[in-house]
Amino acid sequence: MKTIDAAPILASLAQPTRLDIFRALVVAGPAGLPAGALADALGVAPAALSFHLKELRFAQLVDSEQQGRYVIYRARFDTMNALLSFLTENCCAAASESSVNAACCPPAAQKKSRRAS
Amino acid sequence: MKTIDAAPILASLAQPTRLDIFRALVVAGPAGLPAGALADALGVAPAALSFHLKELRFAQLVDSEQQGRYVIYRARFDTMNALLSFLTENCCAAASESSVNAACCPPAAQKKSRRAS
DNA sequence: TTAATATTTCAATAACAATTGAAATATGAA
DNA sequence: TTCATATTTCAATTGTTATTGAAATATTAA
Repeated sequence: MKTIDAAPILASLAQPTRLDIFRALVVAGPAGLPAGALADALGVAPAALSFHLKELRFAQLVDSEQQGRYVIYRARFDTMNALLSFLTENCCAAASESSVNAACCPPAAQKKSRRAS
Repeated sequence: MKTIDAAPILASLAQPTRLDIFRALVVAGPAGLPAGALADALGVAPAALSFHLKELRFAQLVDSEQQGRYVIYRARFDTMNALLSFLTENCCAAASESSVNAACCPPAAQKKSRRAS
């Protein structure tokens, strides 16, 4: 992933309602949630919800499937993982230098540090 | 961290120039970089750079220190780590359900999966 | 078919974000 | 002090994003 790909994904998460929507879908897992359930859970007007879901879909953070008269939305873990990888790409080496055992370091790179007390 | 805290941090990363600035500072590590070096490296006009650095500082993703006539900027790993933790909070359980060995899972939760070929 | 529910689209408005060039401020060097 | 370099601020402009209510579309139930 490159900056130019990551920026719109970040932008689509950078809005409180959308971030809540995405997180609710992450918690819902593979089963996903119908649009209406999200609207109820988050107290968002239908038109606004639809607008935000469209943004998230465009960013490939969610996908949707029509099921009867409901539209089921699901979080796209593949996209989120790619984004997280991008964000943590150069983080570990630098964090190590400043003696931070960073959450951004992949497991293999975790320093065998003095245990936190 | 909560949605309302994370959204402005994400917003400040959700702009290609700022994302590049932040990444350059991550790579630079604890030594940081003067504003001018960033301007040169990224080809950004001084006023624009200053605007973006201000946004990043407001989001607590960077801090700055005057050194002679230069202003040195540094990435704030603490903020980035808090953001990454927030983003991965509910990711692992859900990702596991969908048989994704997610980058978003903390080490302890990584599934003992069939090795990738 | 008609009515009810779920979701999306549309148009209008309001708020916000990014870029520009010029001017201001701050520091260090001559 | 005067000049040069580094950075920030300002005002104007432009473009983008979010919210609203109303209307349109799609599916199911009566």
